[in-house]
Amino acid sequence: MTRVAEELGVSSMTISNAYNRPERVSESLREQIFETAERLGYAGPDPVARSLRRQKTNLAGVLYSNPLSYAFDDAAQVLFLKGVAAATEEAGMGLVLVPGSVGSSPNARASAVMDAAVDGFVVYSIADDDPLVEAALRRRMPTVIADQPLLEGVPFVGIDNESAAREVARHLVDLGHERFGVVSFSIAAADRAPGIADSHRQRSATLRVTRARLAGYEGVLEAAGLPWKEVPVYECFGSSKALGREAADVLLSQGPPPTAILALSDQLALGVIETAKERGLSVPEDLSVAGFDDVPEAATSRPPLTTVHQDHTKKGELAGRLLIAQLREEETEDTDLLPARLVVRDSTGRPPGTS
Amino acid sequence: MTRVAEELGVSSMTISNAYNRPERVSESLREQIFETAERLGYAGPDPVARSLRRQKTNLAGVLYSNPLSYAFDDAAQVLFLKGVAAATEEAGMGLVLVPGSVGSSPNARASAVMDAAVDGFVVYSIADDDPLVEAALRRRMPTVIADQPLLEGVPFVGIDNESAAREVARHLVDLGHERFGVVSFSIAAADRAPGIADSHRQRSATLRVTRARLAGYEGVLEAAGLPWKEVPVYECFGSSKALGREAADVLLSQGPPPTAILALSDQLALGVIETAKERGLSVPEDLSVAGFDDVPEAATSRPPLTTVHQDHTKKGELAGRLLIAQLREEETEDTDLLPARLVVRDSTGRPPGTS
DNA sequence: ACGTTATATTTTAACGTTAAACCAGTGTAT
DNA sequence: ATACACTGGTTTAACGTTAAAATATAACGT
Repeated sequence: MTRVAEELGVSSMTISNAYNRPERVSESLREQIFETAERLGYAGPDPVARSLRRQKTNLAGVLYSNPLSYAFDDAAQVLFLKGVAAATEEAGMGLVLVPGSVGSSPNARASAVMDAAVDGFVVYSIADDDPLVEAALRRRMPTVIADQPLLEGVPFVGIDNESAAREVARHLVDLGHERFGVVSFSIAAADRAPGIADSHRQRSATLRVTRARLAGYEGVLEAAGLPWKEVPVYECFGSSKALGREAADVLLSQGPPPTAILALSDQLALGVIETAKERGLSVPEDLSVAGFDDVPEAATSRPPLTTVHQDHTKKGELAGRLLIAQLREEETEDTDLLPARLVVRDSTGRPPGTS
Repeated sequence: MTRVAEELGVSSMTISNAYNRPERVSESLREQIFETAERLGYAGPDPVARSLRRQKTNLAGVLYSNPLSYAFDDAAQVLFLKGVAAATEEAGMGLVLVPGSVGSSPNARASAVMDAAVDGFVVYSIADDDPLVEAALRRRMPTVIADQPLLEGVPFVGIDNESAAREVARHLVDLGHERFGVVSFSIAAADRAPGIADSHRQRSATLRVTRARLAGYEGVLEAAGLPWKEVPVYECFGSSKALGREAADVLLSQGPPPTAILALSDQLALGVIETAKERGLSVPEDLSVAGFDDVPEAATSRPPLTTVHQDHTKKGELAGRLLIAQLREEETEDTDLLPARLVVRDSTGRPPGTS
């Protein structure tokens, strides 16, 4: 910019005005400025310098716990991101995907957060004790949390996981099932191998969503006289079909195998179904399977999956809007619970042996 | 930062060092600094100021032609993004999704590009004459283009669309088809209603990918003695099942209906199949349908879709890597053609009436 | 005691903008 | 003639950092 100003013998403020408030610069001078800029290769005000001066970047940051690229594997996460993007775009803001981790240390992950040049954060589904969240809050920037963790004073968007889980469990209990198995995603940090999680492990859960869903199942089963401590809970570290298959392999090999499997995500449930089929079990005749999330594939899988519907895109959009409202210093609700409802499809039925 | 420095009676440079080169500051002072910072609510060096000073943001920008949120609708685009994310994350960079347009004017879109605080751009599938591209290049930043446009001197990643299209067309010609229909996505800017695109429209194509695929079909059909000008090409403005259904409605209502429909994307093809089924046509017995892209759903749809496979994630990753290489001022190839190959599944077969 | 090296910190200057306040010249109404 | 408002600029200062070079202080070897 200085070069352009000098070339034309005007102050740099005039250049700035030519770009930012054209009406304050005479038409002819403005044209000269643009022309000279073009000639000198000046592409207009530098966004970084502008951000420094204006103290805002026009960028919203999204924080995931996993490596960025994993986020694109799960339809639920992509839909969430789509919602956030819709909201920020509407407000003319860009979206920054903060590099979660390169398999990197908690420290490195936190420092990626400290280094993000953004006006605020949307935190998506992160463990209670993850340093990412602490780092975001330390920056004292407007922040919205989706799904987890639930923190005092930080705006929150999510669903009532416990009651949704209760609905699913009740559905299966009502069908007459008595032998259950559960396929869970992470209960806490992956400091052990995947496998059956005992009650100690369950009690030390740091992922609120997992905790709530398991609690929902537990409540209903116990109320039906089915002791929770006898229900095997297989913990996977992630949410994919492949992991669901591993889990099913273990659960279906146990003593008297379960007649119903509750999965904490659709991806896991779909994996379970695949394995069941391979073992010659038909779903739902021999085994009922229920998921969670209602990703698009749940409706078209074979059989279509009984699951809990939630509107991931809307959740993202709401999170985005809440963030933007904060940036505009508008008053906002602190907690926004979105509806979730059981969707019964064909992957659940009466247990074998009942008519 | 200044406050922390004054509080401790040291220079601000020392604060900077405490964070950036801890070994240059005595242990005791460093601890005091962190403690005072905590107390005063200083969260560490401001990323914007640092970017200004260091003249780099550690951020890569991705440019889409459509509103950001659309990008999440098409699996192919999501996979591409995933690839870019994997590459940038590996290099410790964040990813900025530049707000494409709020249904906004070309000008507004270009200015979003001028305002993006990034170190370089990945341009994804944009029309030859779109001002976005020009804006990106005007910034004289490292840039990589994926799919389109193909510009002299700008690193490029994509596939050989024309020859891939030829393979699909040849497959169907070999099966014996003689009456074709084509479902295309945008040929040029959406300045008209969707519908059959005459040869004039086709010649004025500003989207290179569309142009190449159509040219591929044309070459093979003409060579087989089937005059291209008699082949109806239905132009949709976008790529979704819904649009594919509209197109199929028109094409299947025409004089003698086609026995084979070539779609420029899997989404469009899947839509065509849905409509065909609804009309009581079975695929491939009554109608053959081929797509393009090989999104995951193509393998599980009913019937599974004959299509052209390309590795979208790899394409994104390569684009990301090329950008990073440029940022590091390494030498790079200018054009990277990825392989693409015909995948024959069950949506194509011999035309009706042949055994 | 004296130059030498190492360590810890400071000084200087620049990165590129722009908000806010100010100023000179030209009407315009009173 | 005099205050008053426009128009089209300019000046000043600050946004928060850090590379590079300079300086002070302590420790060391001979």
